[in-house]
Amino acid sequence: MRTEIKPARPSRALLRQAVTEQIKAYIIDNRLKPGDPLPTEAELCEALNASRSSLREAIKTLAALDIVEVRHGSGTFVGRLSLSALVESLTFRGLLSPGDDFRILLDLIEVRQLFEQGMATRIIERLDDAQLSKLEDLVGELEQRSATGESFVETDHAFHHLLMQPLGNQLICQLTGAFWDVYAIVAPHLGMANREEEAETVAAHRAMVEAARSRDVEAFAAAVAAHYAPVRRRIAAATRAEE
Amino acid sequence: MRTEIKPARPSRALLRQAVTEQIKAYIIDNRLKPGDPLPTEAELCEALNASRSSLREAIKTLAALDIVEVRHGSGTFVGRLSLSALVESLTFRGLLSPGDDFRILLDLIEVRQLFEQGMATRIIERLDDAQLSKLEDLVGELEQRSATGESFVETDHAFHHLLMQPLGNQLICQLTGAFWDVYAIVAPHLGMANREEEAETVAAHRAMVEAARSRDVEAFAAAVAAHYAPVRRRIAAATRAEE
DNA sequence: TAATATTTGTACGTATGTATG
DNA sequence: TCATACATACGTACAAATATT
Repeated sequence: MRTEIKPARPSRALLRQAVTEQIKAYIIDNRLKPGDPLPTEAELCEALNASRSSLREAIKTLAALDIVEVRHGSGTFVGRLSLSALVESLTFRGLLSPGDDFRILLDLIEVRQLFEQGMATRIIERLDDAQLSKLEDLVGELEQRSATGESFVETDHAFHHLLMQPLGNQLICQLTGAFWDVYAIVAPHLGMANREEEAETVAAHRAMVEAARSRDVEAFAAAVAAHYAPVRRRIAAATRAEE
Repeated sequence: MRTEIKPARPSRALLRQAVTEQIKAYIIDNRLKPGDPLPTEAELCEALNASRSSLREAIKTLAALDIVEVRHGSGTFVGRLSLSALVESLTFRGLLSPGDDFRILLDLIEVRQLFEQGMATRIIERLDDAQLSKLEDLVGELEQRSATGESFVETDHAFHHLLMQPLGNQLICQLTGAFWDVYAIVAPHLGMANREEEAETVAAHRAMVEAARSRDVEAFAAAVAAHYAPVRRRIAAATRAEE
């Protein structure tokens, strides 16, 4: 075997970093879409002139950003490009600083409320009858689940997602979804909502739909504020309880 | 001392996944803060009963989320918990779909405008004299740089950051910063702004500060709208030019 | 300033688990 | 059931960056 000296590699910039960029470039240059397969590890090692270790570490970095998705025994594929990384970051921050976690939760709620109130006009003018009906169905489901004591987390999520959908702003939709996920993970620290607050929240959902159907921006904004009022109270109470 | 746990190896569930969770738990349990050192790779391997490869892949995942930061030859530390992962995700999406990149840029601008307009009341009532003066200084710098043809990207960034600062909502501040970074990376595809648009933008900055000083919410909101108008026009033009 | 130890980065070989046909 | 392709995991060795003496 030849003892060829490997060409002085750009040790300047870390190899792993370079490999990461090259994989991203590969995806972009080949116009790949989420779900499309990438070359196998062996092939990528060969193509990028890197060892398995370096390549795999690069891939793990990209996987954390949901730029690629690795399926054991199957292969590596282009990821969904979701905001899962944002969820990870924010939840970790929430869990890290016990005391700031409520602060983070409040920040989150404020942004969600800002989205829904700031976009009130556009939401109302863009919701069509089919979407309004679907929203009403979801409110009905909320009421039923609330009555039977079932968890209505999923339904609540679906409601707000459908609300933002017609905006045509994918970033807002995905941020809303991400914030929701973070909230669902961090919120248990708040303690459960009582029946009264739950009823208040559900009623606010119905008020939002009714306001939307009658194209009443003022009423809609008021309903949104009422919707977030119980959560804000709980956060405030939890913050006080801590001090 | 350390409070790590030595679980029986979950060899059937992904080891790397378990290791990442354990490292996160280590940081949380020990109340570590950004910049604090973590045990060396060797020590972590020992403590978590994992090979160095697996451990490193786990660390790379956490590094991508800015939960840890690795310094060659020095050690591993708790990361800054920034939203750098969000920036990575969004910029990649922008670069991936040439055609949707303008759409993403527009989404971004909409959210930024939504933040500044939706928070107008709070921004205005919370800005104190010192901050207003600093904002005026920044506007002056913008005007000067615009006149001499220098890049005022940094100054622009500083202006908007200072504007959102007094809100007390860290999430909004960091999202604003992240969006700004994404914009700076993707925007070059739009082509440079001409002198006229630049002047328009700078003038809008001054109008924002003046409105804030006279506590005029309506005028402030109008100035914000005027501020984003040139960018919106450029995005619209670029979108049309593509079709 | 220089030598040395510590720590992370890269490479490679081997064995094993997992999905697919 | 079997075979193949692929990712996962481990261990060792050495290179490169940094810290320490």
